[in-house]
Amino acid sequence: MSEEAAPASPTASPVADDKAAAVLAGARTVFLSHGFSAATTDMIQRAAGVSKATVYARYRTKEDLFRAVIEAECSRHLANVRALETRSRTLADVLAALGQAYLRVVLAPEALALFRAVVGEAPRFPELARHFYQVGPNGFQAIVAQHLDRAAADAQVDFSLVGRDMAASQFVNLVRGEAQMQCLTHPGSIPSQAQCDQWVAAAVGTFVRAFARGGRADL
Amino acid sequence: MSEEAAPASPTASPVADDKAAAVLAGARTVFLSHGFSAATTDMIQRAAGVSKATVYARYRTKEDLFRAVIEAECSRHLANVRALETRSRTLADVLAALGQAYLRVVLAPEALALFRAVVGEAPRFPELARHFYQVGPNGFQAIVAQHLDRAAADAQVDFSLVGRDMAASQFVNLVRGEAQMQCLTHPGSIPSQAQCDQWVAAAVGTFVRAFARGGRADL
DNA sequence: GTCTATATGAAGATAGAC
DNA sequence: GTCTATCTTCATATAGAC
Repeated sequence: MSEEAAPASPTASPVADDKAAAVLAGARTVFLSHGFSAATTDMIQRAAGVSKATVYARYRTKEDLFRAVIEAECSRHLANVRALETRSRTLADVLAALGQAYLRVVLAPEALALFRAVVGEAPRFPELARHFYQVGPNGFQAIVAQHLDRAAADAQVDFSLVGRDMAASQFVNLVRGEAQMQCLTHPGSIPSQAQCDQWVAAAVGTFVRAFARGGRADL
Repeated sequence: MSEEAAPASPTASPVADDKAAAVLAGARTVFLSHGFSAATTDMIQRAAGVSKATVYARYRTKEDLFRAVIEAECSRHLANVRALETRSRTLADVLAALGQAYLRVVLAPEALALFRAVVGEAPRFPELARHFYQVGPNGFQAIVAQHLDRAAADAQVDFSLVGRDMAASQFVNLVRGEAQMQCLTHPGSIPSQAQCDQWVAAAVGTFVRAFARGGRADL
């Protein structure tokens, strides 16, 4: 009876799960390449290597499929953001390491494609856009805020002027701002590593100089 | 012969120009509301109050019409950015005035819609995206840079650490970053004036503290 | 130049065999 | 559950009268 040990779930079968994964993978490719409206179910069907009926057996509409893809991508994105860690000791080194890692995540082609799809379709899928904000920009800001707390506890810096959260937000935007804007408006051309290093170093320098306690700029 | 003074242009007639303007206005409304792919020529035709043939008499394809709309919107946007001026004397006051005005421009519903359309369709219309970058983010950065030059000449501030252009870019992103990201991911909800004031004040404070010469933070 | 009517193709979604 | 074949709707673009 070894072959009888099927899962209890009504829709679960080995082949069905494979097909479902193929559909999601194909839809991911197509939606991230073309956005929602320009993507067609024909393209998805072909990319997934299944028939159109199989797509509609799993997802009632194209909208549902788009939601599933974007939610999955947000989860991946969140995992990437959460994985950002550092063992550096000084605040400047911590921020530099976080900034470098964050730029790698944000400037990755799939992340830029996700941003395009989410922001471009935000009026039609507002809940997806809000979710993206939480796991992406706001998620990174929360990580930065934790590190700022530690540094403030050590009296290295003082955020009382604007508040810890505003300070964290400012660092995030110093790091991401120009880099992301250039990538979004210059599709295909990716910034060099040296360019990224320069953005991060400048962001860390400006941030630390602005908040260093007693004028010390070398934290 | 007063009625004979028609322009030499082969397509120019009063009624034709009116129709052309109506087409462009209708296309503007539709494209900014729905983006390129989700917009239909039927919607444009209805919004313009003309027939479909009139649309195609003026613009060969839907792509051409989209390009015309986005180019026109970029011109409006550039005019709005160029109109940003201030007579304030201290650098902090200048930056605060510029920042406030820039946020008003950038967070306007039409500007957000333009951003969505341009960035969402950037892979298909890369030249429009690059043009937008020039007139929008980069245009404002150039204005900021001019004011930074004056302040540096007065020895109020010192940008030698990162360079004037990088400093200007940092200010732009301190002002715009969080505000624009929130608006893009939370369609419909507009930040309060108090919220905008807080963003700008924090940006100016952080920027000036980072670059003030000799620790003076009250420029 | 502009309109009404339409050609032509492709989109999203389903029916029925296996 | 999956596929082939198809239905229906709607898209872009054009033809021909005025």
